Amino acid sequence: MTDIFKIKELASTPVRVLVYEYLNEHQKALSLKYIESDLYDLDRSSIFRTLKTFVDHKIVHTIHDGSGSVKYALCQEGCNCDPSDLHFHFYCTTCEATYCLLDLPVPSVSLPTGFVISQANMVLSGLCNNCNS
Amino acid sequence: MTDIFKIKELASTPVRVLVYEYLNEHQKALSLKYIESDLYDLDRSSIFRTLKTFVDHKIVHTIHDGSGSVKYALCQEGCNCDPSDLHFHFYCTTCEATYCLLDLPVPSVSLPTGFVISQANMVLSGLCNNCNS
DNA sequence: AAACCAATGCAATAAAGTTGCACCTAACTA
DNA sequence: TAGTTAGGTGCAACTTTATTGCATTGGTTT
Ligand SMILES: [Mn+2]
Ligand SMILES: [Mn+2]
Ligand SMILES: [Zn+2]
Ligand SMILES: [Zn+2]
Repeated sequence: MTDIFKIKELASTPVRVLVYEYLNEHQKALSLKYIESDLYDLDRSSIFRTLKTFVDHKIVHTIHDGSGSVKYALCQEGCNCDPSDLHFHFYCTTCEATYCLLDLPVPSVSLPTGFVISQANMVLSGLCNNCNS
Repeated sequence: MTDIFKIKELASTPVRVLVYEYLNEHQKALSLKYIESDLYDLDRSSIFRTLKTFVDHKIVHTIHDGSGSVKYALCQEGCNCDPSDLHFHFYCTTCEATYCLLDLPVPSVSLPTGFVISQANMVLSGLCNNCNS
């Protein structure tokens, strides 16, 4: 199940397992605050450092959606967090959910001379299907 | 010069003129902190509220580049801040500058059913031409 | 068993963003 | 013109989010 830690060469610990499973169950991009409120018996800084470790090991990617807090979502298998591995996101301004639009890859753009890209943060926002009455 | 305020139906005030001219001179996306440090005789909250007013009146747009602080940049003439009016941005992780890539418009994407887009925040990051030695 | 090292929890702190309130100023009214 | 009003501004306090220092824990290695 969570042999993801073997693959990513990372020690399996209680907090890491819980945070990983939590993200895996939800399949959405979640904020630290949100995760913390559900995994209330874990400490905030432990979750924070766990997420940071996950980012370093390319287990999760971050999304800056303008909501004021960083969102975290599990990477797809084989993701290297290069722009070509990444995708658009959608932030709903009503329910504040952030979705990974896995079907929408980041397009390759031609940058001005001398610019070298290493990351991408693509966020569309508006109303999601649940909130669009 | 700054008849922009007439166009946007907004009172011309000392702080607004200074902030507008400052953004206009720099032609980059700047953070509140950065602006504040240069316009040091102005109060932070006055600049903050001015920027907020500018956003409301579509004089500036915001960029969430993952740097930890919101960046503000002047809109192009006729901009309505719809996704179709907006463009990609580039954040340099070395000099922390954020550029408006005016030549790169936001592509129109086909969203899942029920999703309605109203905003876009497209940020590529890496090294800019100055920092790419 | 002792030493070791990373992970964790707790508490403090930093950084960014935001707000309440008093004062000022410039436009409007009488 | 003098009085009134509304919005703009500055100051200070505060909220929220992110981050760090440090002591403790717990499993692994000698
Ligand atoms: Mn995603
Ligand atoms: Mn821009
Ligand atoms: Zn929604
Ligand atoms: Zn640079």
